[in-house]
Amino acid sequence: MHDLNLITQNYQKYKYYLEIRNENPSIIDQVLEINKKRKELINQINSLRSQKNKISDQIGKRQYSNEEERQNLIHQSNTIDQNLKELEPVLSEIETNIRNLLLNIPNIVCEDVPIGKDSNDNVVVLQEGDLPSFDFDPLPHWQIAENLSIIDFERGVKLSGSRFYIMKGKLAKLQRALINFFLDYHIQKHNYKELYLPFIVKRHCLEGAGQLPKFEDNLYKDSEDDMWLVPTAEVPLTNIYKDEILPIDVLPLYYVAYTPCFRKEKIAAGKDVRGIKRGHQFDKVELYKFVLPENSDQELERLVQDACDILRALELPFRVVKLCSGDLGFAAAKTYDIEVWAAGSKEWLEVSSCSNTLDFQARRANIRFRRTPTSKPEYLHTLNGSGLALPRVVIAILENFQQKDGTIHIPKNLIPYTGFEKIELNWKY
RNA sequence: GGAGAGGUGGCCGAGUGGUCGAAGGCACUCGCCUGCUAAGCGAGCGUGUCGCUUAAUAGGCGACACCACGGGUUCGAAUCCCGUCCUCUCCGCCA
Repeated sequence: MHDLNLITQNYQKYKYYLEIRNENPSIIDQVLEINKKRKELINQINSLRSQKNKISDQIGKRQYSNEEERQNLIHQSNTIDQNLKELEPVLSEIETNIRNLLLNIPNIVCEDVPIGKDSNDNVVVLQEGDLPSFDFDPLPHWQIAENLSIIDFERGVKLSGSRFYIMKGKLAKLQRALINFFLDYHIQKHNYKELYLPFIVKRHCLEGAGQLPKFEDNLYKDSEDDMWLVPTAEVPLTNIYKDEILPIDVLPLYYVAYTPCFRKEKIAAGKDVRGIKRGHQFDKVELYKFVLPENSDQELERLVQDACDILRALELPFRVVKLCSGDLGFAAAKTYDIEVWAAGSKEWLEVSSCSNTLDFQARRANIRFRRTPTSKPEYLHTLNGSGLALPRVVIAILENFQQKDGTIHIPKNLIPYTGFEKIELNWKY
Protein backbone atom coordinates (compact mmCIF):
# COMPACT_ATOMS: atom_id res chain seq x y z
CA MET A 1 0.00 0.00 0.00
CA HIS A 2 1.34 3.34 -0.95
CA ASP A 3 1.59 6.57 0.94
CA LEU A 4 -1.15 8.96 -0.17
CA ASN A 5 1.10 11.98 0.04
CA LEU A 6 3.79 10.32 -2.03
CA ILE A 7 1.24 9.47 -4.69
CA THR A 8 -0.08 13.02 -4.68
CA GLN A 9 3.39 14.48 -5.03
CA ASN A 10 4.65 12.01 -7.63
CA TYR A 11 1.52 10.97 -9.41
CA GLN A 12 3.18 10.95 -12.84
CA LYS A 13 5.75 8.50 -11.59
CA TYR A 14 3.12 6.22 -10.10
CA LYS A 15 1.18 6.27 -13.36
CA TYR A 16 4.35 5.38 -15.21
CA TYR A 17 4.93 2.37 -12.93
CA LEU A 18 1.44 1.15 -13.70
CA GLU A 19 1.98 1.61 -17.42
CA ILE A 20 5.15 -0.44 -17.53
CA ARG A 21 3.33 -3.14 -15.59
CA ASN A 22 0.62 -3.20 -18.27
CA GLU A 23 -1.92 -1.86 -15.83
CA ASN A 24 -4.35 0.96 -16.18
CA PRO A 25 -2.85 4.11 -14.64
CA SER A 26 -6.21 5.85 -14.29
CA ILE A 27 -6.56 4.43 -10.80
CA ILE A 28 -4.08 7.11 -9.72
CA ASP A 29 -6.39 9.84 -10.97
CA GLN A 30 -9.21 8.33 -9.00
CA VAL A 31 -7.09 8.32 -5.89
CA LEU A 32 -6.09 11.94 -6.32
CA GLU A 33 -9.65 13.01 -6.81
CA ILE A 34 -11.05 11.17 -3.84
CA ASN A 35 -8.18 12.24 -1.66
CA LYS A 36 -9.00 15.85 -2.35
CA LYS A 37 -12.55 15.29 -1.16
CA ARG A 38 -11.24 13.43 1.81
CA LYS A 39 -9.08 16.29 2.98
CA GLU A 40 -11.88 18.79 2.60
CA LEU A 41 -14.18 16.62 4.64
CA ILE A 42 -11.61 16.02 7.34
CA ASN A 43 -11.13 19.74 7.75
CA GLN A 44 -14.84 20.27 8.01
CA ILE A 45 -15.33 17.50 10.51
CA ASN A 46 -12.35 18.47 12.60
CA SER A 47 -13.52 22.01 13.04
CA LEU A 48 -17.01 20.83 14.01
CA ARG A 49 -15.55 18.41 16.52
CA SER A 50 -13.36 21.15 17.86
CA GLN A 51 -16.39 23.36 18.45
CA LYS A 52 -18.20 20.52 20.10
CA ASN A 53 -15.29 19.75 22.38
CA LYS A 54 -15.13 23.35 23.48
CA ILE A 55 -18.79 23.36 24.40
CA SER A 56 -18.50 20.17 26.39
CA ASP A 57 -15.54 21.67 28.12
CA GLN A 58 -17.51 24.77 29.07
CA ILE A 59 -20.26 22.66 30.56
CA GLY A 60 -17.75 20.58 32.44
CA LYS A 61 -16.08 23.64 33.84
CA ARG A 62 -19.42 25.28 34.73
CA GLN A 63 -18.76 28.19 32.45
CA TYR A 64 -22.35 29.32 32.35
CA SER A 65 -24.34 31.54 34.63
CA ASN A 66 -27.74 29.88 34.68
CA GLU A 67 -29.66 26.81 33.65
CA GLU A 68 -31.00 28.46 30.54
CA GLU A 69 -27.49 29.13 29.30
CA ARG A 70 -26.55 25.57 30.04
CA GLN A 71 -29.47 24.25 28.03
CA ASN A 72 -28.45 26.56 25.27
CA LEU A 73 -24.98 25.07 25.18
CA ILE A 74 -26.37 21.57 25.07
CA HIS A 75 -28.62 22.59 22.25
CA GLN A 76 -25.67 24.01 20.31
CA SER A 77 -23.74 20.82 20.82
CA ASN A 78 -26.65 18.75 19.60
CA THR A 79 -26.94 20.85 16.48
CA ILE A 80 -23.26 20.30 15.69
CA ASP A 81 -23.77 16.65 16.38
CA GLN A 82 -26.49 16.41 13.76
CA ASN A 83 -24.08 17.88 11.25
CA LEU A 84 -21.42 15.40 12.22
CA LYS A 85 -23.81 12.48 11.97
CA GLU A 86 -24.29 13.40 8.33
CA LEU A 87 -20.66 14.01 7.46
CA GLU A 88 -18.97 11.20 9.34
CA PRO A 89 -20.48 8.33 7.36
CA VAL A 90 -19.50 10.11 4.15
CA LEU A 91 -15.92 10.36 5.34
CA SER A 92 -15.72 6.76 6.40
CA GLU A 93 -17.09 5.70 3.05
CA ILE A 94 -14.47 7.81 1.31
CA GLU A 95 -11.76 6.34 3.44
CA THR A 96 -12.91 2.83 2.67
CA ASN A 97 -12.90 3.67 -1.02
CA ILE A 98 -9.42 5.11 -0.90
CA ARG A 99 -8.17 2.15 1.04
CA ASN A 100 -9.65 -0.22 -1.50
CA LEU A 101 -8.06 1.70 -4.33
CA LEU A 102 -4.70 1.78 -2.61
CA LEU A 103 -4.84 -1.91 -1.82
CA ASN A 104 -5.23 -2.59 -5.52
CA ILE A 105 -2.25 -0.58 -6.67
CA PRO A 106 0.81 -2.75 -7.25
CA ASN A 107 4.26 -1.89 -6.03
CA ILE A 108 6.52 0.60 -7.74
CA VAL A 109 9.27 -0.73 -10.01
CA CYS A 110 12.98 -0.53 -9.28
CA GLU A 111 15.12 1.57 -11.62
CA ASP A 112 17.16 -1.30 -12.99
CA VAL A 113 14.23 -3.54 -13.86
CA PRO A 114 14.09 -4.09 -17.63
CA ILE A 115 11.01 -2.60 -19.24
CA GLY A 116 9.01 -5.23 -21.03
CA LYS A 117 5.64 -6.68 -21.78
CA ASP A 118 5.74 -10.27 -20.60
CA SER A 119 8.04 -13.16 -19.79
CA ASN A 120 9.56 -12.97 -23.27
CA ASP A 121 11.26 -9.75 -22.22
CA ASN A 122 12.84 -11.21 -19.12
CA VAL A 123 16.62 -11.22 -19.07
CA VAL A 124 18.83 -14.19 -18.23
CA VAL A 125 21.55 -12.81 -16.01
CA LEU A 126 23.35 -15.99 -15.04
CA GLN A 127 23.54 -19.61 -16.13
CA GLU A 128 25.51 -22.21 -14.27
CA GLY A 129 26.18 -25.93 -14.47
CA ASP A 130 26.42 -28.18 -17.50
CA LEU A 131 23.21 -29.52 -18.94
CA PRO A 132 23.38 -33.29 -18.54
CA SER A 133 23.82 -35.42 -21.66
CA PHE A 134 22.52 -38.93 -22.07
CA ASP A 135 23.25 -41.90 -24.31
CA PHE A 136 19.53 -42.61 -24.27
CA ASP A 137 16.39 -40.53 -24.56
CA PRO A 138 15.72 -39.05 -21.12
CA LEU A 139 12.15 -39.39 -19.92
CA PRO A 140 9.89 -36.75 -18.39
CA HIS A 141 9.32 -37.22 -14.68
CA TRP A 142 5.73 -38.44 -14.94
CA GLN A 143 6.97 -41.27 -17.12
CA ILE A 144 9.76 -42.08 -14.72
CA ALA A 145 7.37 -41.90 -11.79
CA GLU A 146 5.04 -44.36 -13.44
CA ASN A 147 7.82 -46.73 -14.44
CA LEU A 148 9.19 -46.81 -10.90
CA SER A 149 5.79 -46.66 -9.24
CA ILE A 150 6.80 -43.75 -7.02
CA ILE A 151 3.90 -41.41 -7.71
CA ASP A 152 0.25 -42.45 -7.69
CA PHE A 153 -1.55 -39.88 -9.77
CA GLU A 154 -4.87 -41.70 -10.10
CA ARG A 155 -5.41 -42.26 -6.42
CA GLY A 156 -4.33 -38.74 -5.60
CA VAL A 157 -7.12 -37.56 -7.86
CA LYS A 158 -9.46 -40.04 -6.23
CA LEU A 159 -8.81 -38.42 -2.86
CA SER A 160 -8.82 -34.75 -3.75
CA GLY A 161 -9.46 -34.17 -7.43
CA SER A 162 -7.20 -33.02 -10.21
CA ARG A 163 -3.72 -31.68 -9.46
CA PHE A 164 -3.29 -33.86 -6.40
CA TYR A 165 -0.96 -36.84 -6.22
CA ILE A 166 0.56 -39.31 -3.80
CA MET A 167 4.31 -39.68 -3.44
CA LYS A 168 5.43 -43.14 -2.46
CA GLY A 169 8.35 -44.88 -0.82
CA LYS A 170 11.74 -43.41 -1.54
CA LEU A 171 10.31 -40.50 -3.46
CA ALA A 172 8.35 -39.44 -0.38
CA LYS A 173 11.52 -39.79 1.61
CA LEU A 174 13.49 -37.85 -1.00
CA GLN A 175 11.12 -34.96 -0.60
CA ARG A 176 11.39 -35.11 3.18
CA ALA A 177 15.17 -35.23 2.86
CA LEU A 178 15.18 -32.18 0.61
CA ILE A 179 13.15 -30.18 3.09
CA ASN A 180 15.62 -30.94 5.84
CA PHE A 181 18.56 -30.34 3.56
CA PHE A 182 17.25 -26.92 2.52
CA LEU A 183 16.49 -25.88 6.07
CA ASP A 184 19.83 -27.03 7.45
CA TYR A 185 21.72 -25.44 4.60
CA HIS A 186 20.22 -22.01 5.10
CA ILE A 187 20.46 -22.18 8.85
CA GLN A 188 24.06 -23.37 8.90
CA LYS A 189 25.60 -21.71 5.86
CA HIS A 190 23.52 -18.58 5.42
CA ASN A 191 22.57 -17.67 8.98
CA TYR A 192 18.82 -17.84 8.70
CA LYS A 193 16.71 -18.57 11.76
CA GLU A 194 14.14 -21.28 11.45
CA LEU A 195 10.47 -20.74 12.13
CA TYR A 196 7.63 -23.19 12.18
CA LEU A 197 4.53 -21.26 11.19
CA PRO A 198 0.76 -21.59 11.14
CA PHE A 199 -0.46 -22.87 7.79
CA ILE A 200 -3.81 -21.14 8.21
CA VAL A 201 -3.99 -17.39 8.69
CA LYS A 202 -6.45 -14.53 9.05
CA ARG A 203 -7.43 -12.26 6.20
CA HIS A 204 -5.29 -9.37 7.37
CA CYS A 205 -2.15 -11.44 6.79
CA LEU A 206 -3.03 -11.88 3.15
CA GLU A 207 -3.69 -8.17 2.83
CA GLY A 208 -0.37 -7.40 4.43
CA ALA A 209 1.54 -9.62 2.06
CA GLY A 210 -0.38 -8.38 -0.98
CA GLN A 211 -2.44 -11.46 -1.95
CA LEU A 212 -5.69 -9.77 -1.06
CA PRO A 213 -7.88 -8.18 -2.19
CA LYS A 214 -6.66 -8.83 -5.73
CA PHE A 215 -5.98 -12.54 -5.79
CA GLU A 216 -8.77 -14.03 -3.76
CA ASP A 217 -9.45 -16.46 -6.62
CA ASN A 218 -6.26 -18.32 -5.95
CA LEU A 219 -6.84 -18.96 -2.25
CA TYR A 220 -8.48 -21.71 -0.25
CA LYS A 221 -10.43 -20.48 2.71
CA ASP A 222 -12.91 -21.26 5.42
CA SER A 223 -15.13 -18.25 5.00
CA GLU A 224 -17.13 -19.09 8.09
CA ASP A 225 -14.16 -18.53 10.37
CA ASP A 226 -11.98 -16.17 8.33
CA MET A 227 -9.28 -18.78 8.07
CA TRP A 228 -7.18 -18.98 4.93
CA LEU A 229 -4.73 -21.65 3.83
CA VAL A 230 -1.36 -20.09 3.10
CA PRO A 231 -0.38 -19.94 -0.58
CA THR A 232 3.21 -19.39 0.54
CA ALA A 233 5.08 -19.00 3.84
CA GLU A 234 5.71 -15.43 2.77
CA VAL A 235 2.21 -14.63 4.05
CA PRO A 236 2.69 -15.52 7.72
CA LEU A 237 6.33 -14.40 7.59
CA THR A 238 5.39 -10.91 6.43
CA ASN A 239 3.05 -10.52 9.35
CA ILE A 240 4.99 -11.76 12.33
CA TYR A 241 5.99 -8.22 13.22
CA LYS A 242 2.80 -6.58 12.01
CA ASP A 243 2.05 -3.32 13.85
CA GLU A 244 5.40 -3.36 15.59
CA ILE A 245 8.27 -0.90 15.77
CA LEU A 246 11.53 -2.81 15.87
CA PRO A 247 14.75 -1.54 17.43
CA ILE A 248 17.39 -1.04 14.77
CA ASP A 249 19.94 -3.38 16.32
CA VAL A 250 17.84 -6.48 15.61
CA LEU A 251 18.05 -5.78 11.87
CA PRO A 252 18.64 -7.40 9.51
CA LEU A 253 16.46 -10.39 10.33
CA TYR A 254 16.75 -13.54 8.21
CA TYR A 255 14.13 -16.25 8.57
CA VAL A 256 13.66 -19.60 6.91
CA ALA A 257 10.50 -21.65 7.20
CA TYR A 258 9.08 -24.78 5.69
CA THR A 259 5.37 -24.82 4.91
CA PRO A 260 3.06 -26.51 2.50
CA CYS A 261 1.45 -24.09 0.06
CA PHE A 262 -2.12 -24.21 -1.17
CA ARG A 263 -3.21 -22.58 -4.41
CA LYS A 264 -6.29 -22.91 -6.54
CA GLU A 265 -4.33 -22.16 -9.71
CA LYS A 266 -7.43 -21.01 -11.50
CA ILE A 267 -5.48 -18.61 -13.66
CA ALA A 268 -3.26 -21.45 -14.82
CA ALA A 269 -6.14 -23.81 -15.52
CA GLY A 270 -5.21 -26.21 -18.28
CA LYS A 271 -1.50 -25.39 -17.95
CA ASP A 272 1.09 -27.85 -16.72
CA VAL A 273 -1.45 -30.54 -15.99
CA ARG A 274 0.95 -33.45 -16.38
CA GLY A 275 3.07 -34.55 -13.49
CA ILE A 276 3.78 -32.64 -10.33
CA LYS A 277 4.85 -29.32 -11.76
CA ARG A 278 1.79 -27.41 -10.68
CA GLY A 279 -0.33 -28.91 -7.90
CA HIS A 280 -2.89 -27.36 -5.61
CA GLN A 281 -0.69 -28.36 -2.71
CA PHE A 282 3.08 -28.26 -2.66
CA ASP A 283 5.90 -27.90 -0.20
CA LYS A 284 8.31 -25.03 -0.04
CA VAL A 285 11.13 -23.74 2.09
CA GLU A 286 10.90 -19.98 2.15
CA LEU A 287 13.51 -17.34 2.89
CA TYR A 288 12.45 -13.99 4.28
CA LYS A 289 14.35 -10.87 5.29
CA PHE A 290 13.54 -7.72 7.23
CA VAL A 291 16.21 -5.15 6.41
CA LEU A 292 17.14 -1.49 6.44
CA PRO A 293 15.87 0.36 3.37
CA GLU A 294 19.34 1.33 2.22
CA ASN A 295 20.44 -2.31 2.20
CA SER A 296 17.56 -4.02 0.51
CA ASP A 297 19.07 -3.96 -2.97
CA GLN A 298 22.24 -5.79 -1.99
CA GLU A 299 20.23 -8.07 0.30
CA LEU A 300 18.27 -9.21 -2.73
CA GLU A 301 21.48 -10.18 -4.54
CA ARG A 302 22.54 -12.22 -1.53
CA LEU A 303 19.13 -13.80 -1.23
CA VAL A 304 19.37 -14.99 -4.82
CA GLN A 305 22.79 -16.47 -4.18
CA ASP A 306 21.53 -18.20 -1.06
CA ALA A 307 18.88 -19.93 -3.13
CA CYS A 308 21.32 -20.72 -5.96
CA ASP A 309 23.70 -22.34 -3.49
CA ILE A 310 21.17 -25.10 -2.94
CA LEU A 311 21.12 -25.93 -6.64
CA ARG A 312 24.90 -25.85 -6.76
CA ALA A 313 25.03 -28.25 -3.84
CA LEU A 314 22.59 -30.54 -5.63
CA GLU A 315 24.60 -30.36 -8.89
CA LEU A 316 21.61 -29.08 -10.78
CA PRO A 317 22.13 -26.72 -13.72
CA PHE A 318 20.19 -23.50 -13.36
CA ARG A 319 19.82 -20.00 -14.62
CA VAL A 320 18.77 -16.73 -13.03
CA VAL A 321 16.26 -14.58 -14.82
CA LYS A 322 15.57 -10.95 -14.08
CA LEU A 323 11.89 -10.30 -14.57
CA CYS A 324 10.84 -7.42 -16.77
CA SER A 325 8.39 -4.80 -15.55
CA GLY A 326 5.40 -6.45 -17.19
CA ASP A 327 6.08 -9.80 -15.56
CA LEU A 328 6.56 -8.55 -12.00
CA GLY A 329 4.30 -9.80 -9.26
CA PHE A 330 1.93 -7.43 -7.52
CA ALA A 331 4.05 -6.87 -4.41
CA ALA A 332 7.49 -7.02 -6.02
CA ALA A 333 9.55 -4.02 -7.09
CA LYS A 334 12.29 -6.27 -8.47
CA THR A 335 12.38 -10.02 -8.94
CA TYR A 336 14.85 -12.68 -9.94
CA ASP A 337 13.49 -16.07 -10.84
CA ILE A 338 15.73 -19.08 -10.51
CA GLU A 339 15.03 -21.83 -13.00
CA VAL A 340 16.40 -25.32 -12.92
CA TRP A 341 16.96 -27.41 -16.03
CA ALA A 342 14.75 -30.46 -16.35
CA ALA A 343 16.42 -32.79 -18.82
CA GLY A 344 13.40 -35.01 -19.50
CA SER A 345 10.76 -32.39 -20.15
CA LYS A 346 13.56 -30.25 -21.63
CA GLU A 347 12.47 -27.04 -20.03
CA TRP A 348 13.57 -24.55 -17.42
CA LEU A 349 11.44 -24.83 -14.29
CA GLU A 350 10.97 -21.96 -11.89
CA VAL A 351 12.05 -23.21 -8.48
CA SER A 352 12.47 -19.88 -6.79
CA SER A 353 11.29 -16.34 -7.11
CA CYS A 354 13.29 -13.80 -5.11
CA SER A 355 11.83 -10.37 -4.69
CA ASN A 356 12.52 -7.08 -3.07
CA THR A 357 9.19 -5.55 -2.09
CA LEU A 358 10.86 -2.42 -0.68
CA ASP A 359 8.46 -0.95 1.89
CA PHE A 360 5.36 -2.23 0.10
CA GLN A 361 4.56 -5.07 2.47
CA ALA A 362 5.94 -3.15 5.44
CA ARG A 363 3.40 -0.43 4.81
CA ARG A 364 0.56 -2.86 4.37
CA ALA A 365 1.47 -4.74 7.51
CA ASN A 366 2.69 -1.61 9.31
CA ILE A 367 6.16 -2.85 10.22
CA ARG A 368 8.60 -0.15 11.22
CA PHE A 369 11.90 0.46 12.97
CA ARG A 370 13.65 3.31 14.73
CA ARG A 371 17.15 4.42 13.83
CA THR A 372 17.75 5.75 17.32
CA PRO A 373 15.60 5.43 20.43
CA THR A 374 14.33 8.97 19.90
CA SER A 375 13.95 9.11 16.13
CA LYS A 376 10.72 8.71 14.22
CA PRO A 377 9.64 5.28 13.11
CA GLU A 378 10.35 4.38 9.47
CA TYR A 379 9.10 1.53 7.35
CA LEU A 380 11.65 -1.18 6.84
CA HIS A 381 12.13 -3.24 3.69
CA THR A 382 11.16 -6.87 3.23
CA LEU A 383 12.42 -9.49 0.80
CA ASN A 384 11.26 -12.97 0.08
CA GLY A 385 12.49 -15.89 -1.93
CA SER A 386 11.93 -19.58 -2.23
CA GLY A 387 14.78 -21.64 -1.04
CA LEU A 388 13.40 -23.75 -2.76
CA ALA A 389 10.07 -25.06 -3.98
CA LEU A 390 10.04 -28.82 -3.59
CA PRO A 391 8.18 -30.51 -6.45
CA ARG A 392 10.19 -28.90 -9.20
CA VAL A 393 13.47 -29.74 -7.54
CA VAL A 394 12.18 -33.30 -7.29
CA ILE A 395 11.38 -33.18 -11.00
CA ALA A 396 14.88 -31.95 -11.79
CA ILE A 397 16.49 -34.69 -9.73
CA LEU A 398 14.32 -37.38 -11.30
CA GLU A 399 14.95 -36.17 -14.82
CA ASN A 400 18.60 -35.13 -14.58
CA PHE A 401 19.80 -38.06 -12.50
CA GLN A 402 17.93 -40.78 -14.35
CA GLN A 403 20.01 -43.72 -15.49
CA LYS A 404 19.82 -45.96 -18.50
CA ASP A 405 18.50 -48.81 -16.32
CA GLY A 406 15.61 -46.62 -15.21
CA THR A 407 16.86 -45.97 -11.69
CA ILE A 408 17.55 -42.54 -10.21
CA HIS A 409 20.82 -41.57 -8.56
CA ILE A 410 20.76 -39.25 -5.58
CA PRO A 411 23.02 -36.15 -5.58
CA LYS A 412 26.04 -36.74 -3.32
CA ASN A 413 25.28 -34.05 -0.78
CA LEU A 414 21.77 -35.35 -0.31
CA ILE A 415 22.65 -38.95 0.50
CA PRO A 416 23.22 -38.26 4.21
CA TYR A 417 19.64 -37.00 4.26
CA THR A 418 17.98 -39.71 2.16
CA GLY A 419 19.92 -42.62 3.58
CA PHE A 420 19.99 -44.23 0.15
CA GLU A 421 21.93 -43.65 -3.05
CA LYS A 422 19.37 -44.46 -5.65
CA ILE A 423 15.70 -44.95 -6.30
CA GLU A 424 14.71 -48.13 -8.04
CA LEU A 425 11.44 -49.89 -8.77
CA ASN A 426 9.12 -49.27 -5.82
CA TRP A 427 6.38 -51.42 -4.31
CA LYS A 428 3.02 -51.23 -6.00
CA TYR A 429 0.87 -51.60 -2.90
C1' G B 1 -17.35 -26.64 24.42
C1' G B 2 -18.97 -24.90 29.91
C1' A B 3 -17.83 -21.42 34.31
C1' G B 4 -15.07 -17.27 36.03
C1' A B 5 -11.35 -13.19 35.58
C1' G B 6 -9.22 -9.77 32.45
C1' G B 7 -7.42 -6.81 27.94
C1' U B 8 -4.58 0.88 29.52
C1' G B 9 1.58 3.93 26.45
C1' G B 10 8.32 -0.17 24.88
C1' C B 11 7.38 -2.94 29.74
C1' C B 12 4.97 -2.94 34.75
C1' G B 13 0.88 -0.51 36.71
C1' A B 14 -2.94 3.53 38.60
C1' G B 15 -7.32 5.30 36.86
C1' U B 16 -15.45 3.69 37.30
C1' G B 17 -18.40 9.93 33.59
C1' G B 18 -15.47 16.21 32.67
C1' U B 19 -9.40 18.97 35.48
C1' C B 20 -6.75 12.00 31.31
C1' G B 21 -3.12 11.30 26.05
C1' A B 22 -3.65 9.21 30.56
C1' A B 23 -0.51 9.16 37.97
C1' G B 24 3.69 6.28 39.54
C1' G B 25 7.76 2.93 38.46
C1' C B 26 11.18 0.67 34.89
C1' A B 27 13.56 1.33 30.27
C1' C B 28 15.25 5.09 26.94
C1' U B 29 17.29 10.33 25.37
C1' C B 30 19.82 14.96 26.71
C1' G B 31 22.32 17.69 30.53
C1' C B 32 24.46 18.04 35.47
C1' C B 33 26.84 15.70 39.40
C1' U B 34 29.93 11.69 41.31
C1' G B 35 36.20 8.47 40.75
C1' C B 36 34.12 2.75 42.44
C1' U B 37 30.81 -2.13 41.80
C1' A B 38 23.48 -1.81 37.12
C1' A B 39 24.51 5.61 42.39
C1' G B 40 22.20 10.66 42.56
C1' C B 41 19.77 15.28 40.41
C1' G B 42 17.04 17.98 36.43
C1' A B 43 14.45 17.90 31.85
C1' G B 44 12.42 15.10 27.97
C1' C B 45 10.18 10.77 26.29
C1' G B 46 3.30 7.24 22.35
C1' U B 47 1.11 6.78 17.28
C1' G B 48 -1.58 8.55 13.22
C1' U B 49 -4.27 12.18 10.34
C1' C B 50 -5.44 17.28 8.89
C1' G B 51 -3.97 22.53 8.73
C1' C B 52 -0.32 26.56 9.12
C1' U B 53 4.97 27.29 8.88
C1' U B 54 9.44 25.24 6.21
C1' A B 55 13.61 23.95 0.63
C1' A B 56 12.12 19.65 3.43
C1' U B 57 8.24 13.42 3.45
C1' A B 58 13.89 17.75 9.10
C1' G B 59 12.03 20.92 12.92
C1' G B 60 8.08 24.22 15.05
C1' C B 61 2.87 25.59 16.13
C1' G B 62 -2.33 24.20 16.25
C1' A B 63 -6.60 20.89 15.60
C1' C B 64 -8.67 16.01 15.42
C1' A B 65 -8.50 10.78 16.48
C1' C B 66 -6.68 6.59 19.22
C1' C B 67 -6.71 3.33 26.52
C1' A B 68 -8.16 -4.81 22.25
C1' C B 69 -11.90 -4.05 18.00
C1' G B 70 -16.91 -2.43 16.46
C1' G B 71 -21.43 -0.14 17.90
C1' G B 72 -24.64 2.44 21.73
C1' U B 73 -25.99 5.93 25.99
C1' U B 74 -24.41 11.21 27.24
C1' C B 75 -23.44 18.13 26.24
C1' G B 76 -19.09 14.99 27.59
C1' A B 77 -16.45 7.92 28.08
C1' A B 78 -10.30 4.68 29.13
C1' U B 79 -14.36 4.96 32.66
C1' C B 80 -21.57 3.02 31.74
C1' C B 81 -24.32 -0.60 28.08
C1' C B 82 -24.25 -4.27 23.85
C1' G B 83 -21.54 -7.33 20.29
C1' U B 84 -16.88 -9.44 18.50
C1' C B 85 -11.89 -10.98 19.13
C1' C B 86 -7.97 -12.33 22.30
C1' U B 87 -5.45 -13.82 27.06
C1' C B 88 -5.50 -16.28 31.85
C1' U B 89 -7.68 -19.88 35.65
C1' C B 90 -10.89 -24.13 36.57
C1' C B 91 -13.87 -28.12 34.26
C1' G B 92 -14.78 -31.15 29.92
C1' C B 93 -12.63 -33.20 25.39
C1' C B 94 -8.51 -34.55 22.55
C1' A B 95 -3.05 -35.94 18.95
